[in-house]
Amino acid sequence: MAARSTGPKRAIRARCGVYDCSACDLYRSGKCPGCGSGNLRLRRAGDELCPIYECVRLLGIASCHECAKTSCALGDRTKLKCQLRARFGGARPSPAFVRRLDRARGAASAAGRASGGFADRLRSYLRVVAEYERREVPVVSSHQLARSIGVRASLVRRDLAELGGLGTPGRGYEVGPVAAAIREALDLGRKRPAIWLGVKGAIDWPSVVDALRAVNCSIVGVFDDDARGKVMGTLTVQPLSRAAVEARRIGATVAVVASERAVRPELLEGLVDAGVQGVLNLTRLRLDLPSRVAVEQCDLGSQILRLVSRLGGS
Amino acid sequence: MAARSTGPKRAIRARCGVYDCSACDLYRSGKCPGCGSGNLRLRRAGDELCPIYECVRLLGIASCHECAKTSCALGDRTKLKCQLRARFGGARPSPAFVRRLDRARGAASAAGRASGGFADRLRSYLRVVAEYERREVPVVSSHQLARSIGVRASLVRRDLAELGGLGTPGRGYEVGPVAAAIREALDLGRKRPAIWLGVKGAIDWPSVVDALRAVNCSIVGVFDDDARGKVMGTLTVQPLSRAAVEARRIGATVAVVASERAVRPELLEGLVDAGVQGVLNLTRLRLDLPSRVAVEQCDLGSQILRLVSRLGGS
DNA sequence: CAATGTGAAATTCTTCACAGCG
DNA sequence: CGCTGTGAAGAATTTCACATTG
Repeated sequence: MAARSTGPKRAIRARCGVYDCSACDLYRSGKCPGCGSGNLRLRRAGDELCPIYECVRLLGIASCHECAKTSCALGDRTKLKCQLRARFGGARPSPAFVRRLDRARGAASAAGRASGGFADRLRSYLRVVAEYERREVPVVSSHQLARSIGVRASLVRRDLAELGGLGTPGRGYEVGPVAAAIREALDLGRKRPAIWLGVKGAIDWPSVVDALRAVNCSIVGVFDDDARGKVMGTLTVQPLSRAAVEARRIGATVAVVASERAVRPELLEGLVDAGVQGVLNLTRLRLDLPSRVAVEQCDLGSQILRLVSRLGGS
Repeated sequence: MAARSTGPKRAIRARCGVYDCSACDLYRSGKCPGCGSGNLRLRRAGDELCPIYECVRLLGIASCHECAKTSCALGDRTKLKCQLRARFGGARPSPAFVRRLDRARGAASAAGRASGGFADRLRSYLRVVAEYERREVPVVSSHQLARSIGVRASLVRRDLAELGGLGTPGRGYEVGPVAAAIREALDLGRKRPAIWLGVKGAIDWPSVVDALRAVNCSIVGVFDDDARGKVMGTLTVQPLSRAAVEARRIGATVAVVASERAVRPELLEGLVDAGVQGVLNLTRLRLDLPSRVAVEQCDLGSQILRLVSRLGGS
């Protein structure tokens, strides 16, 4: 449990109570910033540093494993409470951040729109940061992010600062923690049972399931009157009339409307009553739902309109 | 050529130089507000009224057709220049409006986002107004619009006022002209040749063509290496390598990327060089294009992310 | 009475500029 | 030297309130 620096380019790996970061759920989830920058932040905040971190720094070694002493003055290190765990385990986004996100969400839910630029930017940041994560780049600067998504660096800093100080001056933002923080802010960790309404001609079902799983949506029911009994993956198609009942039973919060046959006012109303909070509408029909329900209209016509309305001049 | 009121509920029908509104392109395009409200606006602006309108109002008749006189003091009415035509034939959106829209567009193009709420609202207004148009409701109030899309009425008024005074106090907004004005502001009237890249398994080609046509996009080329020679509607699938050349030749400004096979950096770059300004990306792959090109990402994964990130709490 | 359109205020968002850290 | 975080300024957007109109 100490910082180990394995080269100038590698991120500092933290050991943290559990003796090995790769076994630490906090670190794996990206919430733990690691001993290095983590303790830095603790110090800045006036909090106590991690005694293990102080010790190994003092001894000039990289990790307890390199300590030659036969007994440790710190006692059983597994018993030590990690300040980082204690401090960064919880939620950090500032109240202002939450307000802003809520506002952005509200604005968005208004009209099938996706305004409230802030929420959109968060998704953009996440997209870019996730890419860095995949490539195992440990740190990204506000300028890089800004260039990638086409905004000013100052705006990126403003946005990310509110996530809870995940940046280090002179260095940049830790990729993992930032990704995790945005995911948490958008509540992507929450499991969202989804039901699928309408089985269109040919769907690449596995890729559909994948796409939904990426945001923690698992399809728990497929409904259609015309393809009754058909088997989609592990699920059997059921009649639409059972959709609401099943949605309630399973606690589905998301519905995907994939065919015009499924667009029936009573049916959708029933789903909303059953607890569905968001609907992804793949048909060109307009859904008329209470404004508390988020509807994403994404048929080809709407998309092309969105595109064209951005072209304009010349 | 005069106003004729055929009942309290019907909108005022205008006759305008061409003797019959249904033959007047200005009126059919929705740009002519009609003699009634049109002359009202002329009066307010201190301009001359239409002499024909004044005449029939004076005589208490509804139209020249009802005039008993054998010779008209106004002479050949077809020679009279209609003030409404002169005044409302051109563009009216205020400079402020144009600035705002440009800003919104710029913001949107930044990150595949669709921020700049204003442009989004315009689309929402258009959606609602088009619906009223279809149902032949002549007038809509800011409150109705506001309720439909979930914003304040005052905001609707601010937005629409900049379109050029299409509202009448105590009455509301003329549905046709508002729709036309928004369409013009978004430049939906412009013809946009589009090319289609990648032929996926099963497409309902006619409905695709329809969706694009609704925004004046006509597909002028289909490209794919694996389905070469296949016939889509009136077009024959050509090899992808010809896409850029053809795009330039035909002057395509929009491209739809429908299959991952078509996502090749050189290819897309070539298209941009050839003049493509907007790309609708139906694949899950990220397109890396210069920021002056508008890209709409609309695979299932992105859409579900957009939806889920709007759900959040509870 | 039921609407619009619009100054003016309020609010929110973005940018600038720079202190301070590594 | 490069980069973050943040006051303060600036800009844009939204709301309020009301004069005005039909």
